[in-house]
Amino acid sequence: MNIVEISKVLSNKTRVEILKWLKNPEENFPPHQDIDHFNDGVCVGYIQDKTGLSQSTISTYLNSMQNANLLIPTRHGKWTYYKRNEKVIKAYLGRLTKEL
Amino acid sequence: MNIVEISKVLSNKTRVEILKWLKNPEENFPPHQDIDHFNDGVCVGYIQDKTGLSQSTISTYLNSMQNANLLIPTRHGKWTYYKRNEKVIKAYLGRLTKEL
DNA sequence: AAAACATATCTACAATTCTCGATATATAAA
DNA sequence: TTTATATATCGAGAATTGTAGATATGTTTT
Repeated sequence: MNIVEISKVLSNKTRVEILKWLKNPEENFPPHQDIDHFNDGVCVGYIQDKTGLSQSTISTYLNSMQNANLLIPTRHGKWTYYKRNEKVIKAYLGRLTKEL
Repeated sequence: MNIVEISKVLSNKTRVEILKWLKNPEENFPPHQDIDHFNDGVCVGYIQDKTGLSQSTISTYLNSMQNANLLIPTRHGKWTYYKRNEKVIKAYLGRLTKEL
């Protein structure tokens, strides 16, 4: 858990929004056709549609968030689903609150 | 209080350390000769010495932290003292904890 | 096996940040 | 009122980030 690396992720509006959206996938994304739940999160395409940015940009963003351990990817067939890593998010908030 | 702007400040190790040092000026800095307390914080020179970075770089850092409302400057003669803006820091942590 | 599709990676350029030395400004000291 | 000191601002080059299109990879369907 790296405070500076996670803060870098949070220093971009779109990435902060992605994190927020993923708190309530049912409210923020259409239902998946192949999987009828959001247990593993949301596929890249839905996130991309919602941001309006290019596919490669979103993929890069999600990758950086995964590198900071904020997101957990799961592959289902040709889709990759991303969900929040609540443990790390909580740890980050805890350390910030304690140390800052 | 702008989450993205404050996160930008926190996305740099030196700036995070400055914020932490300013929690306990007595422990982290030598006593001031002209003012025998830290009510208004710490002067730029002491902060610069501690970081080892150039004067202009530190001045720029402090300015960006002030712009994000994380620090409050006070001029005493030819010195500028900077102290933490606890209100904003608390508000930031509160919003992050609630929204993230 | 070929075509179609979702995502990841590569390449590149624009924008921003990092960092410094030089210079300007404000204040205090001589 | 000249000089010294502390800090701020300017200008610039290096490094990093933002963002996109093109291409590669992996998976499913035909």
